[in-house]
Amino acid sequence: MEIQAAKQKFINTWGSLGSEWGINKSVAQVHALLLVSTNPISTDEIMEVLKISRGNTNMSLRQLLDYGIIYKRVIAGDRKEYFVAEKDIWKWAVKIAMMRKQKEIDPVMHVLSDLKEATKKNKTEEGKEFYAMVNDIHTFTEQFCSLADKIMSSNRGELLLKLLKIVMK
Amino acid sequence: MEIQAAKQKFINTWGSLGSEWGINKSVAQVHALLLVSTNPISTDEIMEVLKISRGNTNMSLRQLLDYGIIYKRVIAGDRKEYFVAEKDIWKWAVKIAMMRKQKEIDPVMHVLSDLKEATKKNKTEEGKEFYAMVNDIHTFTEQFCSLADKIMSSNRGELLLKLLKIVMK
DNA sequence: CTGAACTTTCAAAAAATATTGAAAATAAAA
DNA sequence: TTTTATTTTCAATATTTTTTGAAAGTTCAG
Repeated sequence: MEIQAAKQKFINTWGSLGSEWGINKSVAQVHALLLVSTNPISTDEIMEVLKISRGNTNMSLRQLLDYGIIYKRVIAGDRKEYFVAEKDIWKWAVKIAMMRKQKEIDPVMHVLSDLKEATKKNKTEEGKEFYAMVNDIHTFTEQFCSLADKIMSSNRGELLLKLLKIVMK
Repeated sequence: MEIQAAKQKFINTWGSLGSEWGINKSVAQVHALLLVSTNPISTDEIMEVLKISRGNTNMSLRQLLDYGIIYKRVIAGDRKEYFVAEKDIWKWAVKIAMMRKQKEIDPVMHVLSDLKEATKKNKTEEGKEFYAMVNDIHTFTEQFCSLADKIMSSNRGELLLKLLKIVMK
């Protein structure tokens, strides 16, 4: 397989995976393209390679910049903006995970807290069951996120491998 | 807040969260409804409460049955089928995670292996960089899934809390 | 068997989401 | 300042995904 074909396959695979996990396909593809690019690339190059419009390219780049997983690069004597991807997978995986937790999980946790609070004093069988169920999800997710937070805020090589050793025993 | 309103809020919240993570809203809502239901419920009841069609209800139930996170219940002397949810969050969270890994992550891992294989011998600068990038994602995901597998195949109370204690130090 | 009760399927319609592209805005050069 | 290059916005359009509902299929009691 040629290197160009390999890159294209990577871009397509990444785009599909993104879609399945609620990440816009263009956003995932632009990210993939920057990951496989050796040099910083411009909006026009992205449009040409991925065959997407200027508007779409611009919005995708902005989202990736917001996530903090790609960077702008200024090239002397050139008015165009160029972009490069954060190549350390640990760094960007953590950023995406934290951002999604904050944006999508945290509000749900807040709702669950509210629902616990609102039904805490309900002493009917139904009320007690509901409280127990919500409490279960809330507590479980809290523990899970707590572990995830610790792992993510640690140094990649250290903690993840340490944990692996522990659970392998 | 009334218990009925609380249940409704839970159903809606669950539906939205599902959408953001690539799980169909109706599927998530049916799951939520079964989670908050004290008794087994029938297709007709689900249609009525969630205001969705018979076809949609049937497909959502089938998907949840496939995931193994809800069960059929036969009620003596009644031809209708009734359904109940697995109420142990640990059990169903693990099932969903494993199923999605298998369906969505594993095929991507396979592609990444192929891409590594296909570019392994490419000694150009570009080839080496691409190989390194793909290898990074592949190795990282492998380690991550390996840890996740171990946690998921363990007893909830034991391992998760044990890990939490370790990382809290 | 026959018919009633119930479930499943799937083509068509609706809804949600993503993408385009041209106009407006901005920034730099002349 | 004016011109030109580049970026940003957003209403309109296209695409994808979800949902509907009626017909076909199944099951089972009589």
